[in-house]
Amino acid sequence: MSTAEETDGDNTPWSEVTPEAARRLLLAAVEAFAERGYHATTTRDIAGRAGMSPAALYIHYKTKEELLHRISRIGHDRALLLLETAADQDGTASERLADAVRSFVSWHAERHTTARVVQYELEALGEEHRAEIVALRRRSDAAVRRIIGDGVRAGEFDVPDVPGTTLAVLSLCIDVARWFNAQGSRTPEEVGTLYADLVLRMVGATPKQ
Amino acid sequence: MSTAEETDGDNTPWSEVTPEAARRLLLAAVEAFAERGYHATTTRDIAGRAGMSPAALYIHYKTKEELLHRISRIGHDRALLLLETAADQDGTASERLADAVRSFVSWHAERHTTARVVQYELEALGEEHRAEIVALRRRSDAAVRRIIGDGVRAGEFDVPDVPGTTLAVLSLCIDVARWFNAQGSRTPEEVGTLYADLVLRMVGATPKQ
DNA sequence: GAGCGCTCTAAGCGCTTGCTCAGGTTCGCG
DNA sequence: CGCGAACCTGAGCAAGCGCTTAGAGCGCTC
Repeated sequence: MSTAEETDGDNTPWSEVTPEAARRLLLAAVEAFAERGYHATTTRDIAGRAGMSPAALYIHYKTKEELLHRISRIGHDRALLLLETAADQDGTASERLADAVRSFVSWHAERHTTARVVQYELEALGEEHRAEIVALRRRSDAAVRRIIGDGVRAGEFDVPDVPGTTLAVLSLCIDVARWFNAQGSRTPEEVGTLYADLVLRMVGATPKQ
Repeated sequence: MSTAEETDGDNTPWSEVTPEAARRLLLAAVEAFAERGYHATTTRDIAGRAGMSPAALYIHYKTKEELLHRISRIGHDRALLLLETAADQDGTASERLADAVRSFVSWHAERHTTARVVQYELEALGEEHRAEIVALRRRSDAAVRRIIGDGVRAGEFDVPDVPGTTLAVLSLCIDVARWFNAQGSRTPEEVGTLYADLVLRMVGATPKQ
C-alpha cells in the first residue's frame, strides 16, 4: 500500500509529507480519527500507532489540531482536483458529470478512512483553518454547479433547481465516506458507476442511445 | 413501546421524557452534542445549559452515554415511524416513496439538531446500545427497500440495483441533517419536496401526467 | 410536626488529557 | 575525532474530565 512513492497518483496520496516519521504520524492520525473521531482520539494513541512516544508528535506538529488541518487540507485538495479536472474536460455535460461523480465517489470509497476525517471533522478545526477549508469546499460546489449549469443551457439536463440539485449531488457523494465498508460486497469502482448513473437520472439527462 | 402521550406529533417531540428536569437536561444535551459532538461535550456544559449543577445530571441519568442513547433511541423511533407509515399506506409506489422522502427529509431539516446527533454519533454508543439502534436502522432500510421493490414489480420504477439504490436514497436523505441550516433560504418543506422529486428521478419513476 | 423520599448542590476524588522539557542518541561534515 | 543539528524519549505538569458523596431544602403523609 504505502511503500512505493514518486507518482502522486491515487495510490500514494501522502508522498508530499516528509520526513518519513511525520508521514507515519499523519497516517496513524488518519486511522485513529476515522475510527474514533478527532475528540475521542488521544495524542498518546496517535503516537502509539506510529510506534513513537507521545512527545515525538510535537517535534513534527505544533498541536493535535495541526495534524487534523494537514489531513483535511491534503484531502480537500485531492477531492477538489478530481472535480475540477472533470469539469474542465472536453465532452458533453453528461460525460463530464458522470466522470466527476465516478472519480469523486470512488475516491471517497477507496480512501474512506481519509475521507471520513476530511468530510466529518470540519467542526474540530480552529477558526482560520476552518475558513481556509470552507473556501476549498465552495470551489467544489462551484465545479459541480458549472457542469450542471452547462448541461441545462445545452438542453441536455432538466433541472428546475440548480443550486439545490448541486447541493444534493455533492451531499450524496460525500456521504459515501460514512457508510462505505471495505469488507462490503461492492468495490469502490462499482459504487462510483452506480452513483454516476443515479446522478445522471437526478439531473434528467437525456438517456444516451 | 412508549405510553401514549396525547399528541405525540412533530411539535412536541420530547413529551415522553419526564420529569421536566430530565427533559431539560436531554434538550440541553441534544443542543450541545449537535454543536460540538458527543466527545467534545462535557457533563458540566450539559448541566450548565439546563441551569443545574453537574451532579444533577446523575440523578436522572446513570451516565453521559445513557443521555446519548435516550436521544438516539427516541430519534430513531420517530424516523422509523415516518418511513414505515409511508410504506404501509395505500397508493402507488411513487406516491408512497415521495411521501416517505418528503416526511423523512423535512423532519431531518426541521429537527436538524436532533437528527445530527441521531445520525452522526452512533459510534459513541456502547456495545449493546449500538446494536439496538442498528436494528432500528435495518428496519428503516427495509421499509424503503420494500417501497422500491413494490415499484419495480409494478413496473412503475426502473431500478437495476435495488439494494444499492435504497442505500443511496437513505444516505441522501440522512445527510440533510449535516448541511441543513436554519438560517438558510430553504424551508424544511421545500427541501422535502425537492428531494422527493430527485428520488423519484433516481428510481426512474414514470413521470405522472 | 416528625419522618420520609425526592431533587438538587458544593466539594472533590481519581484519572486522563494536551502538551513541555531536560537530556540522550544518531548522523553528516570539518 | 569533535561538533552541531535533527530526532526522539521518560518523566511529569497543569488543567479538565466523568462521576461520587455528604448533606441541604422541599413538599408530602400520618
